[in-house]
Amino acid sequence: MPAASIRARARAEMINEIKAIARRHLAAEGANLSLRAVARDMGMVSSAIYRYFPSRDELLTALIVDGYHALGDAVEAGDAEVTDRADLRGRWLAVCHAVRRWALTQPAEYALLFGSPVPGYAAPQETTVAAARTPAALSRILVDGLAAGILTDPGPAELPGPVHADLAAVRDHLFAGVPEALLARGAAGWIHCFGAVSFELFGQLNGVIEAREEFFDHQMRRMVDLIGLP
Amino acid sequence: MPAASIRARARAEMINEIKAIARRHLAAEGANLSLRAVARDMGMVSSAIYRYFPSRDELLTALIVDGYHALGDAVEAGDAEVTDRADLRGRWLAVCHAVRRWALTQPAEYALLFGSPVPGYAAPQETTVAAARTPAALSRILVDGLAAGILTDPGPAELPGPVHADLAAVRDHLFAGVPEALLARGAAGWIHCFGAVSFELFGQLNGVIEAREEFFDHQMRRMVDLIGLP
DNA sequence: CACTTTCGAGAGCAGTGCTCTTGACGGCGC
DNA sequence: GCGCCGTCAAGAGCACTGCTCTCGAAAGTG
Repeated sequence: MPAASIRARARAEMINEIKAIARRHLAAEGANLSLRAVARDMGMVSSAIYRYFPSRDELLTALIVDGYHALGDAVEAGDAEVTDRADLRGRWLAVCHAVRRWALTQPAEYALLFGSPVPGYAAPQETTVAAARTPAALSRILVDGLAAGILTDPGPAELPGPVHADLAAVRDHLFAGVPEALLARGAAGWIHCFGAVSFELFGQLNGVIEAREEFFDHQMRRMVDLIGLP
Repeated sequence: MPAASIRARARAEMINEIKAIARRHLAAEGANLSLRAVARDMGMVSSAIYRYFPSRDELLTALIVDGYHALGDAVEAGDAEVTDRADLRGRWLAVCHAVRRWALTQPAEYALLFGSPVPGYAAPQETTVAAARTPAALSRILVDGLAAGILTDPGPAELPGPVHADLAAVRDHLFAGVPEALLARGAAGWIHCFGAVSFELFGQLNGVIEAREEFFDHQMRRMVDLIGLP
């Protein structure tokens, strides 16, 4: 038993070191991650990496899942810092800013998660549960608001039928307790947050907006108004 | 003179053919465009491409500029289809849907323009004027609304100082005639349009929303409310 | 006709992901 | 305690990439 676990432990450390170096390369060079360069940095030959990851895509998947969890951690930490749990507005803004801060410190990883998909690469199912953590954190704010009586269901009147059906289907196993119409508003907020961060990170704001943080904050504040957070 | 122009014409046709084949490859394989593959498809040797484009990046730049113009054309055509020029809401929605439609038919080109930046590649200055065409089309709707007295300046009160300054600086040479506060609202609309299209195209909606067009339309409609288009 | 410019072909460099084979080391059962 | 066997790193090799350089042929210019 201890013998096997010694091997298993060495293997796990190897995998972590590979991922760590790969993340460094990702940050330095962007999405076209080179297995050979990672191997060089580890003092190994490229083929040795294949003992630990069956392909470059599997390495990417591991990095993506890690990335979603890192973002989820950052987002949940940002939310938790707001001591007044009834301050829905403050919590929402805290989450948005946490997303942006994380994206700015890990631009390559953010691009890996939310940027153009890698051509030959299809994200496997296992990434979706990790990907849902941030939207889940946002929906928790809405749930708390409903439970505390601060928010009320806007009613399905403002939703087109098919959208209502989609949201109803997804609500039960991802965002339990949020009425569809409110969920649609939340989606708008999440989309706007993602859009603003991507705009900034992907260079669309270059030469236009210099006060990035103030601009982002203003955009998010206008959005919480639209969502209806008091 | 005709001799020189024969050569020049042949050269221009060569360049166009290279770009056309490159676009086909882009659509098929995604962002990692291979010069050698393009050369193969043209029945040439890879080094011959360098007679027409000094590097792969220059080819990418040409494709990007072309892409921005194609999107600009689609957007302007979408706007022009709305016969009632005073129907600001209808025009705004038409432009947003034109962006989405173009993105869905040219996903790889959209990703090239608005997705994660290509690692070693920095977009040269010349791309920005082409890139400004779509925001410019949106701002024209606001300008028309102001001129017709349908819209009024919401006033700078809702804008933080630094953002106001940035928008004032950029307004004069890009979006002449739009007050800063209205410009910020327009930016929100553009960001939301971009965010929603990217969300859909980059796979973040997979398994969540199936009624894509209705969802997009609903998102944009909520946004025109926020902008204040009647 | 002679001269110059333009162009395509080919070889070559340094790099890539990935496969397969080879040899060594270490933990396990007998 | 010894042999076995699984795990691992190394190396060669395949097909590919962007890019440079040289060379010969063709085309346009005086």
